[in-house]
Amino acid sequence: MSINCRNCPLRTLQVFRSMSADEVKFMQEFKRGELSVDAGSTILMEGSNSPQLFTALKGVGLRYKNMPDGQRQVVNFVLPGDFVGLQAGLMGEMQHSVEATTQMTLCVFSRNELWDIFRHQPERAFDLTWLAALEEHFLGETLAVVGRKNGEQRIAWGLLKYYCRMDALGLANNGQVQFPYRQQDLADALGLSLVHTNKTLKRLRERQVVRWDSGILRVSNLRLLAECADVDDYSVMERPLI
Amino acid sequence: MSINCRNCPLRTLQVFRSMSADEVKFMQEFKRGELSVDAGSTILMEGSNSPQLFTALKGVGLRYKNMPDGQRQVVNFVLPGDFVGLQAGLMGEMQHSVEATTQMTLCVFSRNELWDIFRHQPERAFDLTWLAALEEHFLGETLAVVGRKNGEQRIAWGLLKYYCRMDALGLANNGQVQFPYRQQDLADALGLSLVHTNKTLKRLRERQVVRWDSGILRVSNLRLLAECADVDDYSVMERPLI
DNA sequence: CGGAATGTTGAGCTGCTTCAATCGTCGTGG
DNA sequence: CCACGACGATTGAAGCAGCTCAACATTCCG
Repeated sequence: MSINCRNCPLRTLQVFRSMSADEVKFMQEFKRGELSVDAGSTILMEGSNSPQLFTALKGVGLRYKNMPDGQRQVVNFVLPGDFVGLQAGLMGEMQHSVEATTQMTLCVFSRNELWDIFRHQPERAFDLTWLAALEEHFLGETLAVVGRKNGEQRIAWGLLKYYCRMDALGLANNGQVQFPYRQQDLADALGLSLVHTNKTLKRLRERQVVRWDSGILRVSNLRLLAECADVDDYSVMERPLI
Repeated sequence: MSINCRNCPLRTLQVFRSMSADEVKFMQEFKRGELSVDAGSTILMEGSNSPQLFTALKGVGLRYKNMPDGQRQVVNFVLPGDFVGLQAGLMGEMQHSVEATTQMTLCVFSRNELWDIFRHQPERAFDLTWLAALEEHFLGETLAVVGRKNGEQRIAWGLLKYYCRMDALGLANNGQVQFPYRQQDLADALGLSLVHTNKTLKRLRERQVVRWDSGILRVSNLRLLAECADVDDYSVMERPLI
């Protein structure tokens, strides 16, 4: 049974800009259905031209690019509320793949109707652009981190960022969030080798900064983690939900 | 004297999607004027809330972020046809600074009227979103390069990308384009140190892959450069112009 | 002429990589 | 119930790509 947008559990969270009743109604019509996929499934493939766009509702995933030499770059982690497939929707072709790390449920929209949004719902179109700009912002920050920080700072930053996003979604409990990725995924996200990632995690664990095992990330002192990452602002920006 | 959009020299280039007469007319109305700045001027400042948006017409610049520890990450190079200020326009605050490297001329738009685009010109709003998605794509690619490639590949990639973009703008002559940046700028764009950048450039020069001196970048064998960068597709995507 | 900015080069060091081996966990099939 | 293989985490060792430091060259401009 598909959720009605009116009852969408994400909509009412603080991180998401509130929607008018009209907007909710429109989204409901725009929504084609729901997709549920198992852990490990590929949702969108680099180079493909998907007829569908999605908003993640439940579960987490990864966006990544494959390099010509076989390496992989994780572009970011996909969390509930994230919109995926915009590139295919606009430019006709995905520039990265999206894969489910846990079981995921996603809202499905039809690419053909994307255009309707621009014609009939300028507010929603504005929000879509906002999301694209937000993604751009996030990637710019990531680029700066990967380009300019050392291993420990990168890892601290990656975990901090993830924790804060999860927290904003109400998915943090007592300093703990689900973090069901492999060390390889984190390494690929931060431009580090697996071995170095492992050793750096160990050091952070020993210094009681973060603990990450069996899929759980534990942060007792957020400020300390932020210090290790050398960031001063780790607030989560309010944003629209599509 | 300000250029009329109808006579805009960029509009008719292959890289830019052609516009209908109506669109041109609307852009002309949307356009507030032109801004001309000297080399070295800051056009938009990180954290600021600019009332204006711009499209670069002439000259080149840089987008960059400042890090808490004083380092700098160049996010990308700004070339004619690039739209700058979208983040401020949507999210209310720039996440990076934009600075002119040479003298630049920019089309000026008013942020207040951005909303009008969404209401009255859905096609143009669509294009705006497209541009944001394109930027996201580019940053994703950059992230992958900086995160996963070695110094030589990064530099070859950076120069290749720049050359191709300039070429698409009709600004390449016989394998030569203007490249009026400092080595430090390239280093900051690719996450390398100045010294290593310098030495790698020397090696590429000696191997006759690229020559870059006195502000001119010379590429005699594009394929060879692409090989050094380990990329197989270096075509420039057609895109909208705002 | 002097000073600032940029480019060039050498030397030495280290953060990170690669290689390689081991361990624990878990699901599967005999 | 146990053996086996697959996968991920962990650890040690060795090497090097790229960093920092430092000096010097070149160009340009007031």
